Amino acid sequence: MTEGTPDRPPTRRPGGRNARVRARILAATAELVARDGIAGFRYEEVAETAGVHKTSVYRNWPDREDLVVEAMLRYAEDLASVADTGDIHRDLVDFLVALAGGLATPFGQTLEQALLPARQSTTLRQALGRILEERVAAMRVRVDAAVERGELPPVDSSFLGEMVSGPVHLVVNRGTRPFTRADADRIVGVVLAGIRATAPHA
Amino acid sequence: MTEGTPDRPPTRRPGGRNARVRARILAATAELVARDGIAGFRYEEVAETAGVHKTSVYRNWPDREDLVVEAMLRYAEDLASVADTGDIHRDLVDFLVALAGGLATPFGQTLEQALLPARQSTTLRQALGRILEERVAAMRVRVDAAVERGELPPVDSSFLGEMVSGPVHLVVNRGTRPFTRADADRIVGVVLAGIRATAPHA
DNA sequence: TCATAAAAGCGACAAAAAGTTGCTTTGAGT
DNA sequence: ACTCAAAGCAACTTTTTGTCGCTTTTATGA
Repeated sequence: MTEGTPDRPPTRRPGGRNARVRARILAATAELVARDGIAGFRYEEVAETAGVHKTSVYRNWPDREDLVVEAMLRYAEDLASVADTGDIHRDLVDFLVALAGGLATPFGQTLEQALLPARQSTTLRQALGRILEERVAAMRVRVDAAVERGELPPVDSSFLGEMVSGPVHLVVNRGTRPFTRADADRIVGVVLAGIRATAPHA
Repeated sequence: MTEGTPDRPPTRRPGGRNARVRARILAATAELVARDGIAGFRYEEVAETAGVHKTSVYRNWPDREDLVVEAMLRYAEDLASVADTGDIHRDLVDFLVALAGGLATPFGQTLEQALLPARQSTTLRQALGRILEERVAAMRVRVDAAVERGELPPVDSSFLGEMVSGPVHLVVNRGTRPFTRADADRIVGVVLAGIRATAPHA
């Protein structure tokens, strides 16, 4: 046997066309998962929407979940981060408005579609966890800072996060009425007042 | 033409076997939709789970959505209604605990699975609306009564409902930690305190 | 600029699931 | 006990999924 070929790994080609094709596929995937769900979207329709051949989708992502995960991570970057005004009420309202806006986009809908299936899939769960955590972290910093400067009593910032964003998800997902800045303001007002009122009066 | 046969509609047979078959199919549907979603569950697996032949499913419900809707409505009856203790805090905590429990069942999961698709389907949207409304109505009565007897300031009871149940959905759907009575107590405490604090001080 | 080969396009598949149809069998209601 | 609505059954078509071998394009490195 002529052991001449040292079977080096094929040189990747991440540039140019490949990148273009992959980007188009991921965009199409986000769009279709948003509409039809993880179990519901069809590879062939992804290919058509992306203007790409079916085999290009299958060969890049033989696994359905991997495709969805990568599409989610790709667009997670676009998360609108809100400014730090130094006023926690204002910051939270901005955060909720941005959240509501984000949930309405294909990317946000894809996240929602991934939520329930994540119970059964480790990869989905991890990806989702990473994205949400990142999103929450920025707000956690602001809350802790507000506590630091005495604007709020000591508070579990993840609890506060759940309290304000829970109702947003509910309203947006139900989709029967638009979520306005007034809604956000009312929610934040009640939660902050409630936290101040129930704090241990040192 | 011998117009002898007045083509009367076939006499229905809602009793006995038919009822049994339909019940089994609806139960299997709820179970599988809970796991795999509306787009994901398979007719054949429904049939197997129900111990029934495939055609019995197709002929009873040629339409996928109709099947899901009927399964939802069937089990909506089992909604645990909570007692009226006359103490709004207690009532709300009980409500949230029952809600969290209900969301964990196959029926609750089916509702969640139907939430996003409801955007695109009128039938789903109507069924879902009817079920949720019913659930909220009982609590609305208690809230209004609490306002009436001065336990709470005048408050939009559907807003209050969103405030307390929003976080519950969030925690249960994320599924990373169990939802306890302590969680419910904390949520209701903050929301009620916040509402009292932000009320127009007459 | 040119040669190489990675990766896309293409069409033809096989396999699985979805959905349909005609007939036979069962059993609820009269 | 008879009847016929509805379930069981099997064979079928259609649609969707996923794979394969080959040709064409084109990014990359010499």
